Amino acid sequence: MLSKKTQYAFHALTYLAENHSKGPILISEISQERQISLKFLENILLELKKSGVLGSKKGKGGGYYLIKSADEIPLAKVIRVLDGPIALLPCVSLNYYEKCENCQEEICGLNRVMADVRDNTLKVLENKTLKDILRNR
Amino acid sequence: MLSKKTQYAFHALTYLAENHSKGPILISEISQERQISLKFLENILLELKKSGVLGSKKGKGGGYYLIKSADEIPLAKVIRVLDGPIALLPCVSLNYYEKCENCQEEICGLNRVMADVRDNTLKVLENKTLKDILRNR
DNA sequence: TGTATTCCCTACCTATTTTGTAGACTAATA
DNA sequence: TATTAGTCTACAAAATAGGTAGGGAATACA
Repeated sequence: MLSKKTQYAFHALTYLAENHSKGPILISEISQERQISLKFLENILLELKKSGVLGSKKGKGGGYYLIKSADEIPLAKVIRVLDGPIALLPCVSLNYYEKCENCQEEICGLNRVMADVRDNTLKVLENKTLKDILRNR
Repeated sequence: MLSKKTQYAFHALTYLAENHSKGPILISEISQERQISLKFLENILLELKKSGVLGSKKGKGGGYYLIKSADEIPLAKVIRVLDGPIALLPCVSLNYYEKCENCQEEICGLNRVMADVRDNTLKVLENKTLKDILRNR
């Protein structure tokens, strides 16, 4: 399941996309409009900024804004930033690979199937973007 | 990611499948052969029994055994028993549906995409069975 | 009938992760 | 230089994961 963090991230990002024309948006505005704890949201937006999804501006007239257009941000990107691996096993993760304990990959039949699951999941999450989850359509 | 519980479950189940001809298998034997904490494994096998995947027999000559053949146990079944929902959001779960907080389903664009992810994930997990992850092939 | 065997059940414990909070600090702007 | 608004560090409560302890109940067999 997606963590609250990731769910909040999507709510915040869609808000930013829908109000893109207004320029930088305050954290506090997003917090109020989308009912997300202010301080928690701060962390989330900061992580999204550090990973290149958002830009920010300090001081009066500042706020957060999308760096790319909504259809250039795959859902997989957001999930990886906030939740980490998308695969069901560390040993088949593309971006967060780790060796499984207690399981020799050559004879463990689980990894082949889980790589299959991963590919089918990513087929959706890599191709669907922020634009696909916007409200006003 | 799959929990240790579910991963252990798969290791135990494949062991049971591979030694099916020997009749009921002791928890302690599985624990040793697959390197899983004995008491933790007890819980896991018990859950699998209660959900109809395994049968058991008490007393001398007892142990656990598969009720159905390996190709009749979809991986999705095992995951649901031990990890719960497979979907990424409660509001698109087939077996564990719950309303999302802070999100009106009619206008939240996330659920449609996540239902799509769910379907693609299940396409694999419902059709692949224990048999597909056995070691001796 | 009694005893060893083996799963069943309840309760508990510890570490980690998730979720959220507090407050000081830095940068930009007017 | 005062105000605004993001940045950073640290902390803390709550939930979950992972694992442990010990007795109870059913079965087999002598």
